[in-house]
Amino acid sequence: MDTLNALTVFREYLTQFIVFDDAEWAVFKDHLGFRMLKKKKHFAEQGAVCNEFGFVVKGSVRYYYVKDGEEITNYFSFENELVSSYKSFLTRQPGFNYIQALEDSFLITVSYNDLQTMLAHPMLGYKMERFGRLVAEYYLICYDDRMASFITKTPEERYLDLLTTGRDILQRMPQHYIAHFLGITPVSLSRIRRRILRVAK
Amino acid sequence: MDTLNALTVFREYLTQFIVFDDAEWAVFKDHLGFRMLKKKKHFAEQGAVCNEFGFVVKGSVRYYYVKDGEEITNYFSFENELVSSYKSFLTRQPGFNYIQALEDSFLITVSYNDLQTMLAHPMLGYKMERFGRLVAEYYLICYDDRMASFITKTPEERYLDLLTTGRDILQRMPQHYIAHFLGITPVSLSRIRRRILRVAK
DNA sequence: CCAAAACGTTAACAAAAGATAACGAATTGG
DNA sequence: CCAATTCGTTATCTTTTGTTAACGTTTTGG
Repeated sequence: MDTLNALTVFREYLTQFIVFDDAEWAVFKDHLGFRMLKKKKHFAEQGAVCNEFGFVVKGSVRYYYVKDGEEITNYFSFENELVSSYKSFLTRQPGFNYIQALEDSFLITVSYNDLQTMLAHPMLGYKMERFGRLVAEYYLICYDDRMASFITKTPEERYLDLLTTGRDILQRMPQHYIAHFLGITPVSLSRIRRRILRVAK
Repeated sequence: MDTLNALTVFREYLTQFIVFDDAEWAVFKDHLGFRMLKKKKHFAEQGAVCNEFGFVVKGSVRYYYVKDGEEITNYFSFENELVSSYKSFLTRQPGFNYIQALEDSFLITVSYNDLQTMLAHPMLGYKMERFGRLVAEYYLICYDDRMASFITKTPEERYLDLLTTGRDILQRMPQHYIAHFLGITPVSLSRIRRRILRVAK
């Protein structure tokens, strides 16, 4: 996909938060970057400050921590979703997690500095603040739902939920990543799948 | 505490996000409400749209779900913290959780309508958008940390973390609420505490 | 002040999950 | 294309957690 199409897709995505008129878009557009991310390459790394947020035009990424030398995947982003090590990006402190492309991916990026410039821009400032608020609120709600599922549901229930709402994750992610995403080990997920199959028959 | 003092405390709290000059504050102030919440009374209820967010001047609240007839506490707010059923407040849809005062509490409140009025206010709009963004970002980071602890840590590790960072929760909340907050049952937390005591000796 | 309810601990047992290892199947990366 | 790695499942064993119930203590609310 060429950058022109990518921009069109991104602008369309943004309308759920904010609608830029052509003059505003012209300015906004100039602050965007494009980034090809080869499979297994990192968008963010532990110990480094994350200087960009991205929009996934094509491909997918996983977020993971390393604990006791082991990788623990805790999230994914696919096409038409944003991606960033949010805490690091927002606080300007080194992040704790990695973000890695799982396929050759293409992203539109906004650097922290460009974002600040736009937030302070006479023409764009108000809308950018609003955009930032609405995006943050959107993700706040996502986190809220996910926390609720950890507090009120068993791993098996979370997996059953995923069966109805997580098509992308189920179809495009290996099972051991999904296991950690659900808060359990791959072996345990394998057993849960068998339990469910037995009941289903 | 009288409302005048409460306003001073709230204004001071807000400075971590936004600083209002006196003219702005005069307008902002007019959109605030005050609410005494007797112990065990609810600030938000399952099935009802949450029409306000609050600032806890005095007291404390717990957030809980009801699952299979059982109450599952998943969060707390204390003095100098905000409180709301955020998803319901932001989406205008009925909420899934209850918020209940655990002591006689005093809150400053902002209704959804007043917030919208201020967001559209010529003088206040920009700062209010910014305020909203920064608050949402702040809570996003809180959720991010909490999710990470559920994905990467055991219940025992989460309890040990709480021992160093959760003074208010440990000292002011009954143990069975804390257990659910950690994602386990009260019986299990009791065992974890015993394990830790045995090791400590 | 007192009866009722709520709370924290412990025990006993069942269920689930973690750790480790083994195995074939699938994927991968030259 | 093939050797090496990764992946998903299964088995075994251990640890942890859930469930239920009992108990004494504390708190609560008339």
